[in-house]
Amino acid sequence: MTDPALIESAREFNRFYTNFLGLLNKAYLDTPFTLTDARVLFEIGAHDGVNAGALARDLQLDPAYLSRILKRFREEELIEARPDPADQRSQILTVTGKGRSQFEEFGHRANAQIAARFDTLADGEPEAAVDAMRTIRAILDPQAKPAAAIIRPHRAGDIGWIVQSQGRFYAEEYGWDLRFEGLVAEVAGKFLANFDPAMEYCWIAERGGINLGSVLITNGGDGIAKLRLLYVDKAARGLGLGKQLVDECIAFSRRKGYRQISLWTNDFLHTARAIYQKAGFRLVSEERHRMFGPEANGQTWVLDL
Amino acid sequence: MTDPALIESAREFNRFYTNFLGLLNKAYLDTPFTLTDARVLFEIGAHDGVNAGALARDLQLDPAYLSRILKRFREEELIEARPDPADQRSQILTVTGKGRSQFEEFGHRANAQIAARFDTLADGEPEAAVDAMRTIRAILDPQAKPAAAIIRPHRAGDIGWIVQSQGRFYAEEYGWDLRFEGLVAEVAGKFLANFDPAMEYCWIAERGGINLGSVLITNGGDGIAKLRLLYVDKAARGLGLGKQLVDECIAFSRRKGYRQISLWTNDFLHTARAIYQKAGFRLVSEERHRMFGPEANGQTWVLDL
DNA sequence: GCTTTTGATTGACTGAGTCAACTAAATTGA
DNA sequence: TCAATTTAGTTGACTCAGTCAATCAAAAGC
Repeated sequence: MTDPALIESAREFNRFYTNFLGLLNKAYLDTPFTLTDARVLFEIGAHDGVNAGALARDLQLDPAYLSRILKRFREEELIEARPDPADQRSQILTVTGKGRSQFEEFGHRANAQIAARFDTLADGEPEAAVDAMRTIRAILDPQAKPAAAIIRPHRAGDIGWIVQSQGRFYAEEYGWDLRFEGLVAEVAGKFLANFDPAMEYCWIAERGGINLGSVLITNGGDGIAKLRLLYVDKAARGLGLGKQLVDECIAFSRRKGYRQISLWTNDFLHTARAIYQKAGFRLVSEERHRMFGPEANGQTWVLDL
Repeated sequence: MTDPALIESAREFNRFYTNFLGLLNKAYLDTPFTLTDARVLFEIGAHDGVNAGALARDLQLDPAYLSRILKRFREEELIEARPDPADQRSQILTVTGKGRSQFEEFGHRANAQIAARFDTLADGEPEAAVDAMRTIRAILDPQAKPAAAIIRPHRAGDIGWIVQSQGRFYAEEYGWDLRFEGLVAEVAGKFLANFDPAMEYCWIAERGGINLGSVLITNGGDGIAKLRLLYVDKAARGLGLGKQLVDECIAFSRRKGYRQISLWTNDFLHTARAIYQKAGFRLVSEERHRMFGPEANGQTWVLDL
């Protein structure tokens, strides 16, 4: 559950931006086009060759309504439609020369409007605002998100992120108390304080600058590698990141000459358990505990390398 | 003249957010209210006692249209209108009990919608998005006033946040290596693991769900309170949060009967040093160290209570 | 080959939003 | 001071943006 204060802020912003966009969009009033018209023409101009279905989906428009708009645009010779050879029902929409100049006219108007607004701002403010806009879009627009997550070694702040995300996750999902976050912090802190790059490692899964997951291998002595703090953020579940992280651990441990990997987990973490099992780990012991409040089944798994 | 690339980005964002808001606002479809209705009711609910003119101006609505909406609301007994004694033409609008519960219903819906969207995001993304929203609003909305910062006890995730933000800050600003983050994690982890609510405390400065600063008091034994991990985020410097946090520590330590507060810091942290000095701390020892890479001057300060 | 699904269109409607004219109170100014 | 002007809000008359259901035709599924 997200912090209510965050949600309230988001709503405030939405109210503000609804007004703000309404103000901007008033500008279409002195053209024979509605905002919707402009959006449609813009979309066709920007993605030459779209079909009506995609347009309706992207702009959240009623197909019937869109159909009428397109018909009018065809009559006014702003666009041309030819049937898609691959699908005779569908049609490929392109702007005509006249349509393109109208499209560009919209562009100029919109540019001028924003430029006028930006010109009233202080030095650096436009840059800061646009930067923030890009941030929001990268987060909220699923299409703007770079598809690929990468796995990289840890750097400054990552260990803190691990503590924070695990602390939150176990508290929210399983009601574990703050002692758990404390344990994670201690484990992670010791890892950093005594970090031995020859035998230890931390992997962070990241997408577009946002951390999504983590795991670390610490030296348990006696040829045993300890796999710890495996975590995949809820936003990135199902992408196979957990498996990738565990695979990295196994490969690393083999390479470094460990003879066994050992890990401790809890039985309610089904996804994690499935990953361990599939990777060849076997359950060696199990004990009930109440270390962090609610009762849970702690499990130790090992993999012989 | 503003950079065209900035303007293009702003336009992209506006297009995206037009869609996004359109999507959110579809939700009003299964109520007998339109988006405009909801905005009007919201505005009256939020600013009890507005008059129609102000409403029309704020929401950019046609007075005629607004008049009809208000008439309907009066008929449905969602609002009440009584003439302004200072100006008999104007009328003061207030929500009735029924109106208020409808207003709250809108609030719940909007909250739930945003919460649902945020729940699909990665860890930290909602905070980042809201932070960016606030940035935009602060820049574009002349009448936006930043929410007040509050100071509260820690909860799940906060300790991780402390580790992360300090780890990042010292690495970026002073080139300290990861051993420092490790130390912070250990200190913070021990604090949680052995937390003694009677004699220890953690304060988090927060503004609208975003953490801005922290400090903690741990029991050093022998009647000495240890002030640790004082931090104020870049975005919140100059608001006096550092002083507030330290004041909390002093008041708490006095209340709990400590006879002295002791803290360790580094000489290059001028702002922090000024706060300690002003609060009455005195420098008792100083030593050169290279605990975290670059050479630095560690200092111990104490305050007798 | 039959049924179902999908892309697009048309008919029929409605109600959100607009524009102009109007009333009544407040303000202005010679 | 009182006629002229401005301001706050209302009403009449209208329109056109947007919706919903039905339909057609091509494609896909079984």
